[in-house]
Amino acid sequence: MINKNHQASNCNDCNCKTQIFKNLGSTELDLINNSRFQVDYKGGEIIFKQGTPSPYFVCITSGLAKIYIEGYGKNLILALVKPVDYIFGPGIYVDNRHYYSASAVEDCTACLVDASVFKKLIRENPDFAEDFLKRVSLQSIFNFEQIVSLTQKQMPGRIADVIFYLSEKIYCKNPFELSISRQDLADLSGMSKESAIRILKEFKEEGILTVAGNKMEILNVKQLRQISETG
Amino acid sequence: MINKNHQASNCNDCNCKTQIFKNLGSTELDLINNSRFQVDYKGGEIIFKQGTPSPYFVCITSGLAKIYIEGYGKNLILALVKPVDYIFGPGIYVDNRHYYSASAVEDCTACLVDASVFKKLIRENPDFAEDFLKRVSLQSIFNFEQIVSLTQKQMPGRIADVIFYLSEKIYCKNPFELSISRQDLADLSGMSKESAIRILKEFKEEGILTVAGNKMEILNVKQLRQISETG
DNA sequence: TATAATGATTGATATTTATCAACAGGCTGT
DNA sequence: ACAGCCTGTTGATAAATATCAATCATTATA
Repeated sequence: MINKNHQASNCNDCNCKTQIFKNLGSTELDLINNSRFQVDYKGGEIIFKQGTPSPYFVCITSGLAKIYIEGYGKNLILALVKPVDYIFGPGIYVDNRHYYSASAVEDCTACLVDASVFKKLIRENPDFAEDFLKRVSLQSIFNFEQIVSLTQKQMPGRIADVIFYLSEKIYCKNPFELSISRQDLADLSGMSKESAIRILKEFKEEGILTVAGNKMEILNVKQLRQISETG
Repeated sequence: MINKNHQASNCNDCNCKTQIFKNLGSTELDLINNSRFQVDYKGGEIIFKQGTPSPYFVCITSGLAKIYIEGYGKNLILALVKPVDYIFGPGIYVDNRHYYSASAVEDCTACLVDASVFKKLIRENPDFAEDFLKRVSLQSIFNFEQIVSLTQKQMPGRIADVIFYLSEKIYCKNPFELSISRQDLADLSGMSKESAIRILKEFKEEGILTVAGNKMEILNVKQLRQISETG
């Protein structure tokens, strides 16, 4: 099921280099390259499970993954992860456990890199460390926005937020094709699948967007923004 | 209102030194000492407001503060902060803005240290940086637990979580005296003040705890734990 | 092709939670 | 002592949301 291609290509040729590893020199990239291996996941496959040990960090190089907390009967999706970004759980600096699960939404390719190598680079390269801190901070800010959306907005506002997230941050276009299920939509907005579907239907009836299967288009951005803001 | 005592004492004599600054040498502590000033806040006073620039980080040396997001009509308390801990918002590594507000719950003393000094120390001292990353990670894990509690548990489970938080993490004893209001209790558990009061009443009627004004005692820890876990 | 399995949708209903209104008790300042 | 103003408390009601059950659509499988 999982196809491991150890050292299939080189980090120096990878577009990770210019994005998340822009502060690393070629010696440092070699260090990563030598400790990494590449894995392909099919849509739906689990990348790692909450609670398991976490010996490496995961860089998504193609496809789309989700990270989610398995809660009390239902899941909460914390974020979707697309290329080129890495999944670096807080457990690495605490107890080497995963605090959330990750799975492939679309077919995915990931590079797994030994966490100790990553931590070594953080210690030795202040620019890399600072960039990492910035990413962690952005993640944290996103989590704050999410927690406010989920706890203080009603369902229409939450769905509006998720639609903007998908359109602006994940698929990055406006008529876009959903690769996530309705259940995922519900798990992103903290409600039941049925409620999520109903809100979509209302938006459709009010002419705010069109939904046809997995095709979605926002027709009235301004009104959707207003729904997001009034909660 | 705010009483500034610049350089009232020395960082080398402060118990911050052994806790959050344990990895700093005396030269580095001097650096912090020289850029810091101490402020006293009365209960209820605002330490900083969400959205304002954030030129320093705040170390709470006495009293109790809360950090909270001002959302849509109501507040969400992210955490209570007691000595010796620091409030270090994610904005420092992003755009130098505060992403949440902080205010004194009890009378508070805080030391404000220039953020650039902090960032300099992070760059130059890998042990300090790693300890900081560990603290950020723990914070992040706490946020995840909180987001799950708030989005997936019903009111009794959420109140149970808050009571454990207060008893185990903040006041650190079992018959404890609440220094926060019922509204704060509600803002910690993401519900209306009336609902929070009602749940407390139910717990009292079931013999799980006693509440008399601000005195609270957990009588049946096991049952309260169960309520927390079943949601 | 027929058939099962899965995901999406809809309606009816029950549950959870917020809101509104009223009131009590304890402070404050006069 | 009294009025005014908080915070806390309670009850009645309304709104938001989940759950359950049934149906439809689509895809996978024998």
